[in-house]
Amino acid sequence: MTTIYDIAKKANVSAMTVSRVVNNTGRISEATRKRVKKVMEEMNYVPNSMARSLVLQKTKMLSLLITDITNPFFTTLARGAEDTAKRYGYKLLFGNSDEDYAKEKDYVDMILSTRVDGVLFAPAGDRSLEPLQQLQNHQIPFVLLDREVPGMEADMVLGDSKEGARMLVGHLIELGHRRIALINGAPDVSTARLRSAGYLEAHKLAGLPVDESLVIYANYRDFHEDSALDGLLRLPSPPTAIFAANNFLAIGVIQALRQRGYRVPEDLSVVCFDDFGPAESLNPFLTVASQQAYQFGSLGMQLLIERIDSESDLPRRKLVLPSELRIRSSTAAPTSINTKAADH
Amino acid sequence: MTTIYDIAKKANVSAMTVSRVVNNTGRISEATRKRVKKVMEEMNYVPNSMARSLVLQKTKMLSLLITDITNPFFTTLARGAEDTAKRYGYKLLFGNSDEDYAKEKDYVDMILSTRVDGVLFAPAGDRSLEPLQQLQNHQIPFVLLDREVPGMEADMVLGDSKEGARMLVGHLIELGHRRIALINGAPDVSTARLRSAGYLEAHKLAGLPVDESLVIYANYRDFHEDSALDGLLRLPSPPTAIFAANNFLAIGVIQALRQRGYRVPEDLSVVCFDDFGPAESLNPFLTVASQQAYQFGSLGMQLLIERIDSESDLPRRKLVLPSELRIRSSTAAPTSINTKAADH
DNA sequence: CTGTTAGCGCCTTCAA
DNA sequence: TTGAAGGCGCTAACAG
Repeated sequence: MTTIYDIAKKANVSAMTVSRVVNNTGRISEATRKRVKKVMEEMNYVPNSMARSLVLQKTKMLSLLITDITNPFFTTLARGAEDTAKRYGYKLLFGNSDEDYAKEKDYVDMILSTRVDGVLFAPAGDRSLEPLQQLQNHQIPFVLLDREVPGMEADMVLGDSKEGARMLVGHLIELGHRRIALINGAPDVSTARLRSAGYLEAHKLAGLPVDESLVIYANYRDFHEDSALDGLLRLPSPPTAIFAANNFLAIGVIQALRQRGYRVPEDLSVVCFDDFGPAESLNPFLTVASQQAYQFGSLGMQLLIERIDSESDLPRRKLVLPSELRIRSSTAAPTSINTKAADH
Repeated sequence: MTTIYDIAKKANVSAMTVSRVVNNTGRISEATRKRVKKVMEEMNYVPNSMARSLVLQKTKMLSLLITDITNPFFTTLARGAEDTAKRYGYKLLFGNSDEDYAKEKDYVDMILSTRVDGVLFAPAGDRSLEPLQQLQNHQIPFVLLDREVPGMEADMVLGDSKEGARMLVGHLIELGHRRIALINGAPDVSTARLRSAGYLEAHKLAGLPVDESLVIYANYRDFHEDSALDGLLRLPSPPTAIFAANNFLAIGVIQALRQRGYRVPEDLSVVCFDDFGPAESLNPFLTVASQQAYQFGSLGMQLLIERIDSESDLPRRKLVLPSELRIRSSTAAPTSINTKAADH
């Protein structure tokens, strides 16, 4: 690899002059600038960003950690983050924790040793506190995405999970549903708790009682709680609708329902958080609370870069993005059969 | 940030000894090793990978460049690449060219300045030759994914586009279709040319003539060729089926068809390459040639790492992965109306 | 406008 | 088993 010294020798200048040409700093005569540039081209020079980072003490690299790279919510978010990072001249190092604390920890170690300038961090859950504290210890600025972590004060971009949940469940109640199950994410994830709160709120507003036996905790990545679902369906008064806490849970639940011979929405209505990406636009089916995924990424990135660039310490900022109810065909009024079942 | 010197001072040893402890090299007495380790913990030491890379002349980082981060084909591929990279102790720097040569070039500049050890490269198309040659000039090993680039000899992992296309079109012909349109990717992308070849082959095998006016060239990212589509539909003998060269084109085409009042498959059948991710599994609709996206990533990564690790120069390797015909409900026999239209 | 010196954090080489 | 010197490629600070 050619270095500034190689260029310097061939152009009959000092390395420092080459460095100045590369970075457009200081004053340089047009003549030498041209000469140096020409040699750089000839020798195909590319600056070594490692060496530069070492002396500048900054890398111009940022990290984005998401919890599921196959989920359209996060890929859309990633694109928002990437577009914004690029606009500010930052490179982006992606990482994927798979909702797994161990992988998340590995990733944080990597971040630390790479000395990135900042991190966009979608935490796996409450136990992400420790890796986040590590980032803090090492003075690496970060912004939380999508999920809060109790005990951690930081900039963050969240969705309004409670209100979104309230809308979804409110919609089901308006349709006439009275027995609504909740298939939630893990309870150590803030969005799961808030969606639960919204679920309760909707019941309260409608003056309906809540039956705790209608709530199942699962995992945002996929649905494996078949036996719990069977339990729900065998209840004396089974649910006529299901609120799945995210898109992938909804898919899993619907597949499980169909295996058991239930139709959606004829036998049960299903709603969930988050869209499904371009594929869904073909045959829009699920009634969802749609979140502005791209904005999560681009706004989060802006907060992060602002914090990195600001000399003084900014106050902590917390953005909450609303979601939007999109009524499609996975919801309907409960059928007489269902209502009868519910009357048991 | 604490350095090996900070540790050294506190542990009463030289920096060199600390370095040896960190890397588990050389012989060190158990006593000092323990002492040093303890101080490292206390001070929360994390090695600076920039500094290390600078002297070792390798970064243990690889790059993955894909052309569309929102396309499930590529996110699945990315996960395969990531899993394998991690298994071998490499970090992965993602990049997204959006099928855009300019962005791709920027990305290659970034790769060069970051001095990554190797690149998994899904080229935007034939004009990617130049950035690839740059990588070659700088002796950075790479593996091509999904697409060939004429004039570039390299390791690669491809899908069998021709045979996949032949299967899809063969399926349409078996159903009775005789007028089959092809909405292809851009002609400077190798897969588009091969899918075109498979389309021709299927016709030839069935003894059917090919009508060039039934072929439209578009862009893999999305479908904007509405007027060209209108042209097809107004033909005296319009197509009764459409082969879209990838998943996103199929989505665009079907939406355009529906806007015009056509139903799929009643009025026109549609087939395409690639699946749609988990969302599609709910209401499987499109008949596709499904590619093993994860394998593209994981096998490509293996080839890359093998090449990086091998002292001698390996022969060039080219893997071609088969695709699988998945018949779903976007295809049906042509209706009498259509056949009548075709009889004009 | 240009050059010299020193050092970012680490590891290789050689010496003790 | 341990340490000292030097250098990876670059730039800040100072000098001319």
